[in-house]
Amino acid sequence: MGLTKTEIFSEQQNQIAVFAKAFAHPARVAILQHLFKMDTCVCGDLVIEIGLAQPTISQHLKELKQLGLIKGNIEGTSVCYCIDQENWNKMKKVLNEFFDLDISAAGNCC
Amino acid sequence: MGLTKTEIFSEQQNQIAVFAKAFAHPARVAILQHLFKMDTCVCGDLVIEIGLAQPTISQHLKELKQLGLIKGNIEGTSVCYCIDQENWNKMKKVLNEFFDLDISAAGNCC
DNA sequence: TTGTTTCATTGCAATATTACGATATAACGA
DNA sequence: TCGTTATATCGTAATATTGCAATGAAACAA
Repeated sequence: MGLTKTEIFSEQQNQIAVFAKAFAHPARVAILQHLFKMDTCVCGDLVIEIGLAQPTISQHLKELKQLGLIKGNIEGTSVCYCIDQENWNKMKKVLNEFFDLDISAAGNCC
Repeated sequence: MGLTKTEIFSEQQNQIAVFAKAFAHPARVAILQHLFKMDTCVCGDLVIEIGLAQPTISQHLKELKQLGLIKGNIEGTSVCYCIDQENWNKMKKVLNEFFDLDISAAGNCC
């Protein structure tokens, strides 16, 4: 069916999945890394930097923006993107709570 | 085209994306959470616990296993799954290095 | 105004993912 | 052996994702 049954999962489980989806493509990872690397905001040189077509980059940026992980400011003809620090930290908290589930509780039968 | 151009990204970027894909579906998040919650390994009661059809759960387990995040042991007619602690920690390290990129370096133009 | 630059949107094709019914397989108990 | 139980695999349908050419829109410069 290709349709995820979100309704049978908890809000937390769905939130983890939605955040993880942001990083589930190397282009979006590359975009975010580049936004971190630049100490000032970047615009469309992501297209040159990454090597995908402009509409493709624009689409990935849109997804990251909708998730709230990045912000965009119009500056003349170009658009300046950067990390949304508040939401980035929120995402980190949600995912790390999941990652840090106590491994010692996991049995040793395998 | 639906085909990710993995060849234009670094190995690290692809690895982050591959790991993130593991958590990009709430069913897999639920499976992993359940494996953590049980202090002993679990088998196919994941099907009852989660509420998806048995083939669907089996498919998700296969993906997690191929990634190395879980291990499976045959025990009679049932199969016992549990977290692969070593690879889980490896995954955590890779993703946290990415999450902890210095936010202070990100400009404040947005 | 006209052309240029920069980015977003649209439309489409190709591939990937999700889900499940049907079926296979393998171990066990009677 | 035969039936049962537990899980995996196959096949298929539906939806999602990725990528780009073509086009649109908005700001600027001449």
